[in-house]
Amino acid sequence: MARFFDLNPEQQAAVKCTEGPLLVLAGAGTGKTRVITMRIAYLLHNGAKPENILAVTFTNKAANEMRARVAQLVEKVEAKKITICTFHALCVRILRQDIERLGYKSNFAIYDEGDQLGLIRKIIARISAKNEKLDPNLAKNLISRAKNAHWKIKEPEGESSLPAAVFHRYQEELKTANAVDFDDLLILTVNLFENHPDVAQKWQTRFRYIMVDEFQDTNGLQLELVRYLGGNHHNVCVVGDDDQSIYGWRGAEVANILEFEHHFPNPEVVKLEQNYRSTGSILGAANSIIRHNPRRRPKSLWSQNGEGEKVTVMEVPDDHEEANYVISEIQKRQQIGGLNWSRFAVIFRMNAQSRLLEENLRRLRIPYRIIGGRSFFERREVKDVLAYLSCLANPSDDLNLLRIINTPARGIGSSTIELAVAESNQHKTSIYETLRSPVFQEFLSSRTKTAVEKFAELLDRYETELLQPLANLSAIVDKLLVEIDYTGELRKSCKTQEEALNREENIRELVRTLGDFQGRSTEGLTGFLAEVTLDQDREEKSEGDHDGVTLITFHAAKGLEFPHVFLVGIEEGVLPHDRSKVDGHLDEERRLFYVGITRAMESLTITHCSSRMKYGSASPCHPSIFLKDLDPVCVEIVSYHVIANQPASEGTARTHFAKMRELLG
DNA sequence: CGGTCTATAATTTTT
DNA sequence: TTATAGACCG
Repeated sequence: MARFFDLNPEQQAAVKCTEGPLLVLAGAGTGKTRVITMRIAYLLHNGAKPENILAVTFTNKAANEMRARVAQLVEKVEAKKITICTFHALCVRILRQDIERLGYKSNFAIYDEGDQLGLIRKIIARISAKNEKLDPNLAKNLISRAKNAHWKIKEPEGESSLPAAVFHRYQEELKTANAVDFDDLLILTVNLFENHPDVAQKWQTRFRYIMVDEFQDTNGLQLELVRYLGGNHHNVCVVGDDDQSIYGWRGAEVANILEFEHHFPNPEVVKLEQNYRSTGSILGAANSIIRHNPRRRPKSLWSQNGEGEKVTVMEVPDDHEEANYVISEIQKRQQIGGLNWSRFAVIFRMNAQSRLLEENLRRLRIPYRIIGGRSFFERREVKDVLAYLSCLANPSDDLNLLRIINTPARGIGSSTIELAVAESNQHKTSIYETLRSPVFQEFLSSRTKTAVEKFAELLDRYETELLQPLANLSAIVDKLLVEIDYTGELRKSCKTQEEALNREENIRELVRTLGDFQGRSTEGLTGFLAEVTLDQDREEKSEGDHDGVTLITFHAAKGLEFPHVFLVGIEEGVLPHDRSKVDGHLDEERRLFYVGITRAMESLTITHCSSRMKYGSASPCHPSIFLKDLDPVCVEIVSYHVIANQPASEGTARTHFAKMRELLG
């Protein structure tokens, strides 16, 4: 345990507290992950069995990182037996074992938000009257909110309103498709524990020691889950920072961390306030902002890193000038310091703000990477192939079956499909079963009948093949794609050959991923599909490791750090965003600002515009009200005109040339 | 059915 | 400004 003594006293206290509830309030950059991983090592050192340890995170990225760091601290064999995963992955594991008690089959499919939306759209189209309109996205949010508010899965009150009817129907169709959505994973697990105490007990005994990361982001159901899992032994350690709760709009309850004592009485409470990331000026600025929030656990970050340079705040004329200034400032600093581009990040409230920044970066040929954006798994061809796989893994999956039933075209037209849908609704059977039923086939012309039979036979044949114990999944999928001539379909549907080749490559990539999966897991096709929907942003690993300036939203920046950070567009209407004020969610916007500030290690520059292009026309902007709260001691307000009209100062130029010489010689 | 046109709206997005 | 959904027409 050599490294235990590298921890500061508070961190040590958190690590050593292994029995009973423990709340670790870990401010930004205070070594949170270090404490969790060290605590796991400490538990093992003190005789805990690795299989009894559970660490839950929110993202796969966090889980992977934690796994890697634990692996450095403990024996490999032991590390493998520790459960480190996301809430959702944990629920999948639990449900695969016992979901049959709730009337689902264990090969259930998981619908991501795209699938969800598709299903909702389908339902709205079918059941709404002509004069009724319902935005599918709105319906999706309503459904999610309803589920999280513990409506549970039962008849909603009255069928009169359209949203209620859609909700009801949605849940019904999910169940016949043997599918669950992200919310269901949590709800069903809680239901399972509630109604089947033996199952609850099995897992309570299994996980003697529980750790939850980013606890401020848990929602009601996740708390409920933790309460069940820790219900007997109360060895529950939660780590988080209420000041960094920025996902309230997605259902996260800050109250969970603010009222932790309420759920797990008499916890040990440890505050981590020593920051190892930022300079004093940056922390001073951060403290002065967050202090103004009501309803929080008071904390004050400090560090031994010295004051450092002051935080720069600058007003710029407009968003064009802002982007231009920020990017040239980055270029200047990069040259002077001979730094990697990856040491710089520009953080903004809305993705739309990245455009001007990108333009400037491209103009100056500076490499950059944007975090976020279209996922690999949202591309049409990838979804098509995944739809085939979903149908083979779970033939009741109507939504995915409809996606591929005539892709590529095989003579099953819309009237036939409509008939099949109506028929399956009437008999409450899946479309797959309907297609195979002789009664249904009697309705069809002989030509269509042949097409339907052939399609059903295709699915049957590949399903059987994939179920063989030693089946080589990726080889079989390759064979299937050749048989249906999906490549031919791509060539036909793409405008340019380049696009077709690109899409073909995407499919090869997907099949490769499947092969990789089979190489390291025994969970087969169902497991692969679950992993793919629960971990959608893997592509970054392949492309995203080059040096470049990071462009990122405040939300996505949580948990990251950069030596030099620029916060842009810190104006009323942007941060805080206009849409957040009406709801009275100002606190969360302030936390967002706080999160942005605390990403910076060495330097922080904040800009706001006097005018900004909004929806095509220039509109005047006022500095964010948050800027008033910045402690003047930490801040230097810089005039844009002085900077913009000033040629490089002699001092700067000299350093510059010195650096150049150094680089050359 | 698919392509083009027009009206409308406009955060953030861990799984 | 720009993206997207629905309408509309060949």
